[in-house]
Amino acid sequence: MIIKNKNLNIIQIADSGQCFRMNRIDEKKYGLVAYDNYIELYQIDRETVEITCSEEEYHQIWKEYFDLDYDYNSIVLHLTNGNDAFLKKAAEYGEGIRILRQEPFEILISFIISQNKNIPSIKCCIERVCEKYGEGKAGYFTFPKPEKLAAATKEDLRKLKLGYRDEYIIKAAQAITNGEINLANLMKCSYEDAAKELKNIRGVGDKVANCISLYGLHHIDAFPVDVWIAKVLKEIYDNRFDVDMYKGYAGIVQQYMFYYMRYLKKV
DNA sequence: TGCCAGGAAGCCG
DNA sequence: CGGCTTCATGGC
Repeated sequence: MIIKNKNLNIIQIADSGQCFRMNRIDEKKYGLVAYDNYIELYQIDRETVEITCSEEEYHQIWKEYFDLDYDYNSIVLHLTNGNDAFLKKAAEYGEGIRILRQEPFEILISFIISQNKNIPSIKCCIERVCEKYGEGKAGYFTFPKPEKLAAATKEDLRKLKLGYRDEYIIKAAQAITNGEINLANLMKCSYEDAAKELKNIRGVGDKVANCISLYGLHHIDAFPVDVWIAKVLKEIYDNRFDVDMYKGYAGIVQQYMFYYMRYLKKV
């Protein structure tokens, strides 16, 4: 299955810190587990990606997962033609990034795990959780269902090296299974209301609530501020960045910032 | 060894 | 409210 899109670069997406189960196979080839399925993605050229799935599965799952009906090009153009020099370069550099529509529960748990960890370490923890509580398929494990994690004990999770986050995970999963939190409903309301509700979960503060809103509930207005974005806001904007200028797509702007700043600091 | 990582909670003033 | 500490773990 071949996809043509000017703003779909799986290498950039895999390295954008929003998904933790998209892993490099070789330079232009990635494996991805999501929605109980496994696919491989190959970046053929700048605007062409090959996915190892049927056309039917593509329309059923992956077209929506990669948010391919949304026009990222107009946002990139708007930023590259704008008068913000940093965003101009950031959007240019990360033009192939998209905000994925990932499974809300997976994102809830993943970003609880993410706190005070680096990305490789987060991936490692999530993989261990999947191996222990997910369903074993041909060569991979699915992300566990809420019931599985809700029934886990703190001692079991301790063995997975999640640190103090173990009880956060169990309680979050229980909040889902007992209906205290309804992620589908939070997808329909405003991002402010969703974030506020999510912060009632122990271990979910402002940053993680924004990440869940953005990556799990697809509230693209959400603007998570982690250590990297904080660096951008301080070093580039002297803490005077006006997020309201980007209403309706601030989360996408945030993603370009994150990806570009990490690149600048790496090299 | 000390410091940092897509932080949050508890406590203090 | 803003600032400080602690939390568990791995990598450099």
